[in-house]
Amino acid sequence: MSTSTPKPRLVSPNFITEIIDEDLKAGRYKKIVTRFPPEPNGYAHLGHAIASYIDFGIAHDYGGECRLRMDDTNPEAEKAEYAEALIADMRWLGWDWGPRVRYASDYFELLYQMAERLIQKGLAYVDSVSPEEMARLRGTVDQPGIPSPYRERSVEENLDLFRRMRAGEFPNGAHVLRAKIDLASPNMKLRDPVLYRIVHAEHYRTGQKWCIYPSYDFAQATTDALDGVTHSLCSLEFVDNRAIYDWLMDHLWGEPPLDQTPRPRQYEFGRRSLEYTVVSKRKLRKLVEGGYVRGWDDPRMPTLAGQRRRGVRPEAIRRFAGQVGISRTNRTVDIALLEGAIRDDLNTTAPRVMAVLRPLKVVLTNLSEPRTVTLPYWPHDVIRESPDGLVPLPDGRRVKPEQAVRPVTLTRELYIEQDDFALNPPKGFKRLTPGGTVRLKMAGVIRCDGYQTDAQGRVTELHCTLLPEEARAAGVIHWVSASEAVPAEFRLYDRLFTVPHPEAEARELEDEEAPDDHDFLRFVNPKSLEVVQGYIEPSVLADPKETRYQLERNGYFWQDPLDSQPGALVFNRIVTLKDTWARTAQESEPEARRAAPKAKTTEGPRKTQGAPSEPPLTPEQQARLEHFLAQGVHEAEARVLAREPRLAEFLMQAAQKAPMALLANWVVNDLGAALRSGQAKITPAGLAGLVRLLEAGEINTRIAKDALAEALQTGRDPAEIVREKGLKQVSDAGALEPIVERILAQHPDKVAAYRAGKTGLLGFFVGQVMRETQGQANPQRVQELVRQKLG
RNA sequence: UGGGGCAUCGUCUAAUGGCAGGACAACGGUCUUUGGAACCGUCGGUCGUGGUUCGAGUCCACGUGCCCCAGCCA
Repeated sequence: MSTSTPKPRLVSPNFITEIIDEDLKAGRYKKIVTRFPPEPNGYAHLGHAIASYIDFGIAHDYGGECRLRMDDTNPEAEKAEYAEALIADMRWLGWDWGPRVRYASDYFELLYQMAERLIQKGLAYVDSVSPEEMARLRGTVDQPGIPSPYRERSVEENLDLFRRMRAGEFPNGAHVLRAKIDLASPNMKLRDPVLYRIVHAEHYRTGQKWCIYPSYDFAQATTDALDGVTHSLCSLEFVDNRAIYDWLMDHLWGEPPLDQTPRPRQYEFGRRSLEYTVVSKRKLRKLVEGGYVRGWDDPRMPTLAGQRRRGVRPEAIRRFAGQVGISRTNRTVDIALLEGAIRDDLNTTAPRVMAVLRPLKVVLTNLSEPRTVTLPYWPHDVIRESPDGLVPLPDGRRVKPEQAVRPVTLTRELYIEQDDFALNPPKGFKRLTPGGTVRLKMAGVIRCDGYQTDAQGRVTELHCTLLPEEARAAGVIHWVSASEAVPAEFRLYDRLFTVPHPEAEARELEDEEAPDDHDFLRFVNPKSLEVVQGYIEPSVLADPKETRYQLERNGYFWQDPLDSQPGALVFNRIVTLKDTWARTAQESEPEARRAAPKAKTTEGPRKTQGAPSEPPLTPEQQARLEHFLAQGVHEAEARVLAREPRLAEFLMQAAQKAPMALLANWVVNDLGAALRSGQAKITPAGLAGLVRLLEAGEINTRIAKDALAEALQTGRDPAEIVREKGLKQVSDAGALEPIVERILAQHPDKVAAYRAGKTGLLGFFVGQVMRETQGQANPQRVQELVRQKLG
């Protein structure tokens, strides 16, 4: 076995890895460093798991490093307990953050010095207005802010005040340090954000040493830089904060203490939430405090502590996180993805044993002596697919399949599941029925000869005969010996909420009735926990307590780490097995259909009806519109030009050297964005020259667009670019035909598909020819040729 | 409301302007001493309307919808 095989990628390619690839190619960074910065103010949940997967996974994939950093800049919210739990959860997930955990609080002295540096540069000031006043002065989204009377304090005064803030001379709220950026900015975040505030509180790490604390924005950028972070990844709600991040780095990076580190950049990704649950800390707290669950580690909770107690393995969480994609949109992930990841993980790691959860007594009337059978822990397919041919025992030892067995005793009295017997079987029922036969897993076929019922007519006991081995059976069911099996409690967990999007549903309700922040609690699933008393085969008593089992046909289980005791076993169901029978059985019941969930109402009508209406033009714009129309410009372009003087001006200049109608298309459709942003490096004459080439048929649009793109970047004359590269349109059939033929010959399968009716392939063939000719072929001519050849 | 972000199968996610692909789910089948797993197959999508182009999910315009920002929280 070669050890040089590359470690598999954790993160599939996405917009962030694209950025990193380019940064690496351009030599901007030698090594990729990311960071995962939770605030220790609560327990980690699946959202943290996904975010950490991105941070640690990307660092892993690029052979870089990821720091684990406690973002502990708010002493009032944070606790050592949370920090420890967070670290334990991250360790449980298996992440490697090197020799030490980082803490923002470790950098308080350095951060303080950088803040002083900003003051000295005249870029920060101590403001002394009240919080209410500051909010008022900040303005609103459509009202610019007003400078605080303290905004123009001298450097000396600011320094003096800031030092006295640190020294503890002022009460909470008396002063703050603010960055002097732009009070009129349309980005509210830039209206002189707070850098430091006074908080007289005990910090769980620094105690009473500090009474001023850096804000998120200040701490994030500076500690990233101090930690050598290159790519600072966070979620989408911080997009607006990036401007502060960059502003701070513009003024602090490159000089001590940030003269030895790469300049970090922030990139944002979309959050992922999960169906049938909530992940906001506030809402999770309500579930705990309202008694809807038994605690932060309740197995129904999406916290990592809850998932861990439920029995989910970290491997499953990672598998799940890896399957969830990264994009720039907030998204809600299908719960089936999580469940599927857990099942996939457990399928090959959880030995099979039998347990009966809802027992129905069976008497084997013709079995006089107990019979002990040896049962394999693993089904044939897991054994077959084992890479080394070995399979694990419950204690973890890997052994040959024939050794991975345990004894199970068949006795005169057994238990089977109540559901595995039916007096009136539905269609397709493959279990026991009166007079019918079924196979007891690995123990023989039985026939039901009779049954007893109680006063309500419920079946209480079956009388069965053990048949010869070769007897036919309707199906296979699991069982346990009534005398040998161990009683146990089974906790069956279901989804925490009855609807996939409890928060969205609650928001809808608010509109109709009185708004209530607790509305999401209405959707808590009253049946999210069902407790049943059953029996499990005695072999489990000898296994390690943390063994995860597949209880055959019942799902994956393990013992509750807290509540399960030697004399009183308690098993948590980690996840059910996929149960296609339950679905079909339910569908055949008309009553079930009536109770089926109604169509989703949470998603408002997304499709629009009615034609879009253009905003009305001012008289001036109307005049311009008519002017352009008169010049032969198409209406769609003319309308844009009428509203945008900048584009119109450019067009007027270019029109001195080329036909206006043609130019208008280019100005509006291809140059619009660049012209508006003022980034366009092309001249009107340059565009006109290009359009003339196009009009003369010397080049095609493909060549023109490519040249234009390059001209926009470099500021060179596009016609010059065309000339230099020797590009010109090839329309000559004699030249084109051999290329077309070659392309068709190279793709016989596509040709067949095209002839079979997949006409979309026409574009593929044209594209291939265009590539072959570096864009010089006349695409219309090529299209004709392809059509002609393919008949 | 000013600014910003975003919109592709039921869900998540791909597609230098050139074959709308993959995964999960669902459905059907094969196999199976688990109605599990595995294997094979099927179904199904570019928010809308225009425009540019030989060709648009991708570029342009106008709409629509969702999310974020007016904490001395993060």
